Amino acid sequence: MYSFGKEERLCSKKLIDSLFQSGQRFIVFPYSVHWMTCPPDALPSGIPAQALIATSKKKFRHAVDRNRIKRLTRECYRTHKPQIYQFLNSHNVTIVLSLNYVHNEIFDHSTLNHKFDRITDTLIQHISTHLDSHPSQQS
RNA sequence: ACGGCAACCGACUCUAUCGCCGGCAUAUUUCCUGAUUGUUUCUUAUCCUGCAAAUGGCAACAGAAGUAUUGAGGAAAUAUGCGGGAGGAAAGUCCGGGCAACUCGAGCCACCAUACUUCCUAACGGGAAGGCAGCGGGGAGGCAAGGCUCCGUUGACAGCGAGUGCCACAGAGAGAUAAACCGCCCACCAUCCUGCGAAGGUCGUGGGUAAGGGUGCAAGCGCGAGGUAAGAGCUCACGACGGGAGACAGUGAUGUCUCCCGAUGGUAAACCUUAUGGGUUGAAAGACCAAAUAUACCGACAGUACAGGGCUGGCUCGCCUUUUGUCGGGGGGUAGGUUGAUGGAGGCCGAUGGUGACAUCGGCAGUAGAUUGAUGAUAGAGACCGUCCACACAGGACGGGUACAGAACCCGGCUUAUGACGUUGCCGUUAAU
RNA sequence: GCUCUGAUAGUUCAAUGGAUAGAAUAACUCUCUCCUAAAGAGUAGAUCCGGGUUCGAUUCCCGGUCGGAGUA
Repeated sequence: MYSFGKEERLCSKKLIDSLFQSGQRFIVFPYSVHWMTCPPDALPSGIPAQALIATSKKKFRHAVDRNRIKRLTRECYRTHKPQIYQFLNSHNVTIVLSLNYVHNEIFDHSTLNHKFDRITDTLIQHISTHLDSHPSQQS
C-alpha cells in the first residue's frame, strides 16, 4: 500500500504536455504542484493517480543532489499516498500531478514530511472545489 | 616530534521496518501457435429411386470451416521464493578506436591536427626507455669562478644556415657590406688666449674610428697578441656557437675526434616551410513491430441514373467518368513498443620473455542495464577522530566528522575534483646528539 | 547526448602583441540656481581564475569556472 511502482509514475509525453499547458497549480514551499483531472481510461485500471517528480538543473548542478531530492520526495509521496487515494476513490476521480522542487537548498526528511501533510490537505481541498464547479465530470 | 606539499593505497560496516529496477524458478489467470482425439456443417466417389442420376436422397475416405478435450511451446499480468544491483574518477567531453548510416575513379590545391629518437599499442595528441636542454641539490678538485661528475625534477624539444613580417618607448643606430650623441684620432684654421719665438690650447669646419661610455629585453662571439694616426675578426693563437665533409661508438636521436667554412640577436603558442595523418555524421545513429484517426489501391454487398464529380469563378451546351455508403483486405506512417544494449582490443592470480611500457601461456570468478530515467528512506548499533575521566593496560562519558561525486552504446587514454587513517619522498620549524 | 560561442568600470560596448586599457551612461565632489533638473568642471572605478610562450599578453597557447546559442 505504500508502494510507488512504474504504473503510478507519469511517463506519457502527451499527458505531461497537457498537464503543464492546461493544469492547475498551487505552491506549498518548497514545492510547486501542478495537477489536472483526466479521463479514467488514460491511466491503467485501478490506478487513480499518476505523479511526476522534478528538480531544476539550474538550481542543482550536480546529479547527485537532484537524485537525493527526488528520492526524498518519492519517500514522502509514498507515505502520503493512501490518504490521497482514499479521497480519489471515494469520489471516482482520476488525476495526474507533478511535484516541482523550487528551492535551492536541500531539507531533511522530517521537514519535507511535514510539508507533505499540508500538500495533501491543499490538494484535496482544490479537487473538492473543482468538483463542485464541474459536477459533470463526476461520473 | 609537529606542520606543509606531492605521489600511492583505500573508497566505512552490520541489523530491523518500508520501498525501487531487472534476472531465474514455481503456481494461477488470460491470449496466441501448430499437433492429437472426438463431434457438427459443407463438398463428394460409390450406392438408392429411376429408362437414364443431369436434378434429387443416404453418405465412406479425404478436404475445408466451426467447436470441445488432452498434453506441448510462446507471450503478458499477478503472487511467492532465491540470488543480483554505480565509480575511481561513472564527471569534463579534450584525444583515439569499435559500431552504424550516408558518400566514394585517381591526383593536386585548400582546410585541420601532430612534430627529438626508438619502441609499446587495435589506435592515439596516450605510455615506456633513451638523447639533448633548463632548474635545484650533492661530490671530487680548486684561491675563486667556469667547466667535470652523480641524483632529482621540468620541457608544445622539427626548421628563423629557405623566404616574408615584427621588435613599442628609449637610443646616434634595431638588422645590414647599417649607424657617430659623448668619447678617441687626423687635417685645416679667421678671431681669441698662453708664449720672446717655435709652437700649444679653445671654438669652428672636413674626415677616420664600433675599443670605451650612454640607451635598451637585445647593439652582434669572448679573451689575449699583432696591427694602426686612433681603431676594427682586419690578421693570428686558444675557446664558444652554427653549418658541411670524414672516421669511430650506437638500431637511432646523439656523442667523441680531425679538417674546412662563417650567412654568429630574438620571435614559427607570427605568416610560413618540411614530413606524416585526416571522407561526413553520431545511439536522439540505425533496424523491426505497430493502436487510434484519415486514407492511395483492391474486393464484396446495398442504394442511385433528369443524380454526383472533372474539363471552368458562375450559368447553358458538349465531352469524359458511374458515384455514395457499409464491411473486409491493404501500403506508407504518428502515439507507443522491441532491438541496437552490455562477455569486452575485459578483470584478477601465477609463470615466462623484456631495462620498461607491454607481450605470450596457464588458471580462476562473474548477468548493473534504467529510459520522466532504478540502485533508496527511517531508526538503532559498531568502526574512525578529538576532549575529559581513569592511567600499567583494558575501559567509560561527551562532542564531531565520514570526501569528491551518480552509469545512459561500449572500450583505451588524458584532464579536473577528492575528508580521515596509513605508506613513501621532499621542504620548513623546534629539540637532542 | 552532440556541436558551437562568449566573459573588459555598477551597466552597455571599444581596443594591430607595446597608452597610465578608451567611450557613453550610472556614482561621488565642485560651479551655476532661492531649491531641483539641465549645463559646465573634476574624481574614483575594470581585462573571469590558474599556468605557459614572449623583452613585453585584454590579445597567442593549455587547463579550469560561469554564462549563451543551435540540434528532436
